[in-house]
Amino acid sequence: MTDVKSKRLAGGETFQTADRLHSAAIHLLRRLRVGDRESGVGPAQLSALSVLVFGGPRSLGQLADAEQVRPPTMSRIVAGLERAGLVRRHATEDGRRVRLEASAKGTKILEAGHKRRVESLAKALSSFTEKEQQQLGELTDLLQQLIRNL
Amino acid sequence: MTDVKSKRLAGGETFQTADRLHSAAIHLLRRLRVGDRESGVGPAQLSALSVLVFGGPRSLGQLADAEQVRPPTMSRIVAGLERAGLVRRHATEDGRRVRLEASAKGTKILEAGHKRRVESLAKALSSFTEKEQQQLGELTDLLQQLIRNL
DNA sequence: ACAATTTAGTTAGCATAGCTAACTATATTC
DNA sequence: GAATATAGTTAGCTATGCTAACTAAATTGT
Repeated sequence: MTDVKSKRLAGGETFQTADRLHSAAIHLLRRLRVGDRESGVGPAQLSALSVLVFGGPRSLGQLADAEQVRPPTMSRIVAGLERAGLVRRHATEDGRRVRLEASAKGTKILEAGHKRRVESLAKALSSFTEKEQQQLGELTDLLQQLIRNL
Repeated sequence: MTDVKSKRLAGGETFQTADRLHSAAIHLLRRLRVGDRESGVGPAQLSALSVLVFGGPRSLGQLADAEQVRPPTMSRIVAGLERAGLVRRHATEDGRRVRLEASAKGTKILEAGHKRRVESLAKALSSFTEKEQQQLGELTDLLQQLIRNL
């Protein structure tokens, strides 16, 4: 508990790095999501839509799994997306399953929001030196590995 | 749009790095928040409580600003925290303002959840080499700078 | 001093988003 | 073909977000 900054405690160092990383990720996303309200689509709908746009069509259950949400919750999120004309529902060979697909409008809205988020990040990034940007790129690789280990 | 991977487009490189970083942050937090339900406290309450525990006591309006939420929303979140005995409310010299402070119980619950999150991250981190961990620590420094530029 | 304004927070009412329990409809298994 | 399993929906609860409209306290302006 004390001794957090000690160089002698290797585990403590690891813990501290984890803590700072955790905090940085929270603050990063908190800033980036500020502009999301412009889209007029709620956060859960936006997130589900992004799975369909970037990951392709899939069933409601698969979408619920991807979003770590229960099927009834996803059922209602999808109902909202359909009402707004952002997602379409198709029948499959299996009469119980549905195939959900982003509409052109849904794809357009999502990509605009994604572009806005990433561009504001890219703008902040652009004040960094080439070397620092390259470092950040390499270290994002480490982050992706880390996530797979979680 | 095409040519995303080209080494000739410096701006494109920056955009791609921003995109990967954005995606990594989303996936990282999505994994870490899975266990939060154990605490029995909702996500908005948990997040507000963490501001009080780690940032110290403050007024309702300040807490609303910190959480990027409107005062009526924070008013209700705080009401829930008080009902659960996790936060206490004190009068101030300014009769309009309240001073909100985490209770011992609130502090304990929050720290347990925070510890769980950070430990699962630290565990994933511990399979990395010393050098990689050090690199990730540096990434976090850069990330903190980046966030200040946002 | 006291009326007008500003500031802090609450209340009311609406929409979205999470859950469990219970239901319907289709597939699969025995 | 009856029993079971699987996919999704409906109903009803809580939590979380908003705006509009309110109360109460502090500040300002004459």
